[in-house]
Amino acid sequence: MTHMRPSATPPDDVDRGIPEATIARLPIYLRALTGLAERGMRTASSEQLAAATGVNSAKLRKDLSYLGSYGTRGVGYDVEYLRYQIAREIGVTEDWPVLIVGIGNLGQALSNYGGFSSRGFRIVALLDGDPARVGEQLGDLVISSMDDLDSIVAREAVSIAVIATPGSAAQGVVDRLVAAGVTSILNFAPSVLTVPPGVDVRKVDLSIELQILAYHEQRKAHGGTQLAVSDEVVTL
Amino acid sequence: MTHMRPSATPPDDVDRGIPEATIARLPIYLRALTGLAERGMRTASSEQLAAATGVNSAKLRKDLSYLGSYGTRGVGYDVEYLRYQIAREIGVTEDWPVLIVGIGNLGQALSNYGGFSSRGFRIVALLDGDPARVGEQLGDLVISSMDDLDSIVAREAVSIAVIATPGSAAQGVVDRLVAAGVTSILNFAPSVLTVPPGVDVRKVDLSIELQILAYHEQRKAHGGTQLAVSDEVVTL
DNA sequence: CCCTGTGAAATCCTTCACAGCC
DNA sequence: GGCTGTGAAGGATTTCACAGGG
Repeated sequence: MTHMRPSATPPDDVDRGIPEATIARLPIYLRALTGLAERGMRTASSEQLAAATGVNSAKLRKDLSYLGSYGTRGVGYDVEYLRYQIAREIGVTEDWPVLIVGIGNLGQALSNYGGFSSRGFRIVALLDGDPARVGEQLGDLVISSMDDLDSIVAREAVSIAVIATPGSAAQGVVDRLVAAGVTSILNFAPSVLTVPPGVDVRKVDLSIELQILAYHEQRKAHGGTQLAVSDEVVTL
Repeated sequence: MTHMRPSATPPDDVDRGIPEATIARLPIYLRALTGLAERGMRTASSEQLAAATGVNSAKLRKDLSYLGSYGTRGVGYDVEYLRYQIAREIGVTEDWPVLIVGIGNLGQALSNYGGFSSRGFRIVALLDGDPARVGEQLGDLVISSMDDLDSIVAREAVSIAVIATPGSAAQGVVDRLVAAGVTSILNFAPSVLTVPPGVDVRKVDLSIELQILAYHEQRKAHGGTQLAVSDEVVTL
């Protein structure tokens, strides 16, 4: 289908190489656009979008330019059109079926969280390793046994799973998920997961986030003290 | 105290300018070292630490080099010593008092999460805007009213707070927290917060993480299809 | 000889600044 | 005249590769 191009090295027509940093911001833009649309705004300039997202406007324009030329010079971006284009780029014009493993405090909170459906996801199953919990009703789902993992993944065509088990169980669960065909994992367990190539893992870790805050907090305090002791060393 | 140095521009003796990317990884190293220490390991090479953290060993060495020369050539790092040095650098040799605002599903899960105390944090109060929840016992804490925010922050010397309210309430809560003297905020609400300079905000957003996974997942699927249609376009 | 610590190269990301279009 | 889209500059981060100490 594709005809030959003179310089052979790079792969493609439109060059679908969107930087990872940009991809991580597309969901933020998507949410802001949804908010603007709800408030009846029809178009928005890069400055307005920047204000709504906390991103600098040049960066925002560059990010959007990777998706194509969806703006109009002198006017800005059509809110609804851009919203759709970003949703399409991310792949959330349809809902993805998601499975949650580990129905403790956190897993339960996640399963109750209402924001999924409006953001491109639908929780289709809750699994827990504790046989005593199996069968328990939670919202409109029932907790399933880990034994049913393969059949659920197959039946619901699940490719994205959330792990909310204790850290000690996480790697075992990942191995079973991967074996069942899951290829994207969001990990809340505080442990490093190893997966075969082709499987993506993202990690959310509360303690890490707090520790990063603590680091800066400590410097703030120190800075104050230092400033009081010597006026030559200034820690901002 | 500090004597003059010839080139005046940069500020300090040891140069306390640790890159942000490095700071974000220190907690990962800290956790890995705690794990290794628990398993009785006394020293660890950068390769071993790299394996335990999922970070490449050159990066790890460079990261550690910003803290000082804590390794021994030909041997590696003393696990316990390095663990302490990192904890000190992060500022978690003592516990930080933390306050949680918004005791819904998520806030409740966070307040029940046991991993805080071992990682440098102690939850000292739970606040909720709903008067009906005030007074409710949760673990060994009782939910307090938002009216008590100032006195709690002052009494417990809180500088770090977690926001787990609905998005619509988040900015209002932030304003009150900042007014009360809180200078670091971990935000779970899906909204962009604006704070005065000197206040740090970090954001944890479930939907964003899932959407980033969805983006890559979509490409995997697409790649498969393209590969089947044309053997010239290869999407890895 | 093994392993750290680190300049230098390579890569990735952000910001600037402005040409070009509406 | 206002605002997008984007080369080019400037920073930040990662990786390489190796000098040098134990």
